[in-house]
Amino acid sequence: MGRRKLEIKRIENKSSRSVTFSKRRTGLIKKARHLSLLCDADVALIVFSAPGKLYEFCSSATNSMAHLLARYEKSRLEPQSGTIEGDDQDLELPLQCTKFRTCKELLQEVDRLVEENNTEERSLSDMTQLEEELHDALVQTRSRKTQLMMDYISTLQEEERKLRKDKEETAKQIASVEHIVAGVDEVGGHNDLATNEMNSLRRLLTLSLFNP
Amino acid sequence: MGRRKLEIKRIENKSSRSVTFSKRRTGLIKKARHLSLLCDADVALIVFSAPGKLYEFCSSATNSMAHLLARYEKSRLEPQSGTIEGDDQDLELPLQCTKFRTCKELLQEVDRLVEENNTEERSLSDMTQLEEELHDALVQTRSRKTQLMMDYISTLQEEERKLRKDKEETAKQIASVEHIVAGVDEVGGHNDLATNEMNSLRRLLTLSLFNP
DNA sequence: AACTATTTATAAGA
DNA sequence: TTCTTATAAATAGTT
Repeated sequence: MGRRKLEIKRIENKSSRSVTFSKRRTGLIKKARHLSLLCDADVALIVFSAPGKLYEFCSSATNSMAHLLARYEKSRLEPQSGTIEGDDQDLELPLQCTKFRTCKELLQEVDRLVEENNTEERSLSDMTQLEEELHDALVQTRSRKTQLMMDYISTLQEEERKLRKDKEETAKQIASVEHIVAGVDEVGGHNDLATNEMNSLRRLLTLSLFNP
Repeated sequence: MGRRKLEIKRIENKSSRSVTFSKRRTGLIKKARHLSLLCDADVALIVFSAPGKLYEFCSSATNSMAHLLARYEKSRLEPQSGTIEGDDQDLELPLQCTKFRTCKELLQEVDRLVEENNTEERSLSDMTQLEEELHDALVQTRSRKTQLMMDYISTLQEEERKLRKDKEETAKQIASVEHIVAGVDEVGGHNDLATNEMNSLRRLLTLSLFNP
């Protein structure tokens, strides 16, 4: 809505980008307010400019942003009725792997068709089909990659779990040792040197226990 | 912006209110997305309908709403304006995210063009451009997601490193304890009960050392 | 900051 | 609900 149609992609010119940010941010907040007023909805809007400056809107009173965010967290945990916008929708795709080379080939094929069939009728449907294949190939590749990374993350988490378990185990053993040392202390202690050493030992064990 | 000017106050007719909510919510999310794309901004939008249904938008990848909200909390606490870089500019572009829905829109646009411009000359180049945009959008989304997962993997690795270090530390402390116990053994040992306990203790410590 | 030609969003109607 | 259309609103480029 301006002098000419604007492609929705990053505005490269820094000055234009800044001006557009200012205008559209204002407009966005205005529309958020109108939505909440007209439709009795609760709206929270947070915007960080590229340099990191914060702008915010919240439909209710001053400190209600916190309330709304808390409500949001709660609502996320029990997703009975929540519709989620803009999330990835492709995770469920069959993870059949398509090589990235296929994408390159598809792109090349697209280029070839564009140049060769510039006037032919059927090129459009060809293009469409190729475009779909390209899309699928990309999505599948991404999904495959995601799967691999998820697997790796699982491995790391499992390893972490084991390490934590080991740590607990060690702590228990140290506790046992301390218990026995306490016993030794009661029945022994005739020898001054031994007593001194036992005290050192107790100190160390206590240290181990409380700085595991 | 419709057949007549609308006062900005609660729409009393329930049905109209619901329809307006649906339309304006869609529009608001679209504009939030456009702002983030055009101006490289981070945007979080949360909307609860009057009946309490949740709708949300976040400019970054899948689970980044949490990140953005955390950033918001942080930014509230230390309201130094976030402007840091006076320096130029576009070289470091950290994988600006394009939502998957953009791809959907692109696909729809492709469909529209295919149907509308079935005979027009310029449709082919339009198609090509759209196809490129689609490709870019997919690649960018994937890159962003990859980045987030890499970050998470780094975190996990760091945590693992710390745990391993702790483990070493504990092993060292146990070794010290064993050394002292050996000393106690030499000078002490007059009391049978104490000697027995010390043996148990040595066994336990050996166990701890070799099954850390 | 204003202006204004255009695009975009949407209120009401079908 | 979904689509259509007349109109209001937002805004891109200009001054």
